[in-house]
Amino acid sequence: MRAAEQRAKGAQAHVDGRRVRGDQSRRAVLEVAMDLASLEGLEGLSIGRLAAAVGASKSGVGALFGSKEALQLSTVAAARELFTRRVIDASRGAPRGLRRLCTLVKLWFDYSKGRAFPGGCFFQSTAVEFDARPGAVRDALAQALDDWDDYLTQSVQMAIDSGELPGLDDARQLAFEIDAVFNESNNRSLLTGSDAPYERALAAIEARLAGLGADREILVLLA
Amino acid sequence: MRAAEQRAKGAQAHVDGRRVRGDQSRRAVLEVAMDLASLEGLEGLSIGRLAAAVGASKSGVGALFGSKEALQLSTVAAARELFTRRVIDASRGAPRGLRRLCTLVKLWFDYSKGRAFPGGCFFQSTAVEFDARPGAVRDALAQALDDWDDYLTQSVQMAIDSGELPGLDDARQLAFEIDAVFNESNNRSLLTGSDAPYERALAAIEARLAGLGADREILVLLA
DNA sequence: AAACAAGACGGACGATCGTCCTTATTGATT
DNA sequence: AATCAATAAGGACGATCGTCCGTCTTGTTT
Repeated sequence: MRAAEQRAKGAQAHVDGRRVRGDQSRRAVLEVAMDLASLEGLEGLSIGRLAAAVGASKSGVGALFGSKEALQLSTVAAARELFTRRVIDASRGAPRGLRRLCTLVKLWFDYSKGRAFPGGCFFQSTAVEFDARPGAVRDALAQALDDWDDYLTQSVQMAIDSGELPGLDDARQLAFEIDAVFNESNNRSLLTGSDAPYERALAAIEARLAGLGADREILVLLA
Repeated sequence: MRAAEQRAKGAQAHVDGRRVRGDQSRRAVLEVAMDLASLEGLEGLSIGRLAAAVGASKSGVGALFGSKEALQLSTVAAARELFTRRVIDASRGAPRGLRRLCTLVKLWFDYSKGRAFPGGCFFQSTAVEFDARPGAVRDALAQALDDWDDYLTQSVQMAIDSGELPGLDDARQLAFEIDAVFNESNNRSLLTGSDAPYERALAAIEARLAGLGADREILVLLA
């Protein structure tokens, strides 16, 4: 019993107990921080304006995270959670294989087109910003991108394994190409203010999958 | 004679005459500005550090361009010139059609892999930074991207017109897909520090062109 | 020769940045 | 009940930002 209590409150628990109030504040701040960062970048995100936007004091927000870098890292973690919920978790309802892959593609378009972040895909904006800035933030973003690439590759691989993409043998190659048109459509749409790039990206993926022998009855899940 | 003199010094000439010295200074500053902007963004580019990097005074550099936005616009213009020289002009030596398209692709990879800008493709970095920031800088970047897309589309169209891509009818669609894997390889390479993404992008383009009926003898120009 | 325009600098301005220190309050632990 | 830790705000710090003001120099124009 004593051991169980010890485990239950180890390292995290007693801190979380005290931080219930603070965690709500942090969550509220991070909600705004994600939006601001997608619009102006993680470096352009300033503690002062963030505090003003959330109706708190600058020193209060600063103390909640300790440093700007810690705030940036927390913002990245929060964005990962949102992306995972909206895209990855939401795709788990579909049956494994090509159906789930097509569902994943559609969910990504919904995520980007629906502006889950007002400045477009959070990771596209911030990864490009930090790709030449060594540090913990860059590492966290690179890890997020890597994990996403792995997940996308794995989703393609499951479609291969179930024989639904007979023309394909390199899952990571297709994942690369899908992610490429994802990001291109995201960027072009933001810059031109049009949804047309998304149609181009969808057409590219649809044609590519059809060329690999995918069942056309399943590809309708993309639209 | 008087008329010829008038033409020779109209609007530009008498200014250029006085600005010979200043233009050299501007050119020197812009060379450094392009590099800094590709690394830290056009907004992260500060007049003070730019002046320090070029060995001039802050007020001197500021006066050369008038305002930060004017400096940013000049930097974009300089980057366009460099890109045009290294990629577009350099491809004009190849015969029109598929050969020139393949040469253009190879030159783009050289441009990105060779880090003509230390922070990777200048326009990828800055367009993503400004895609949600209304203003003259965003407009200039959008125009640059648009012009590039038009040129790439036109290059594809010439290959179609000469019957070298019998399987294709929508030139802009292929241009979209090519630019997508361009940017994806640029970003992924910067973030992972590897050249592998460029091989993925090259493989994607090669397979796509081959699938459209392109002559394999010509596709070797890609490598 | 005189007048002028533009480069280049030192210096200062108000604003904003991230950080730190102090203080009061409040919830959790002993 | 008493001690402690964390939230939260106020305020100040040094640094840096973009911009502007004189001032000197220099090359061009009239």
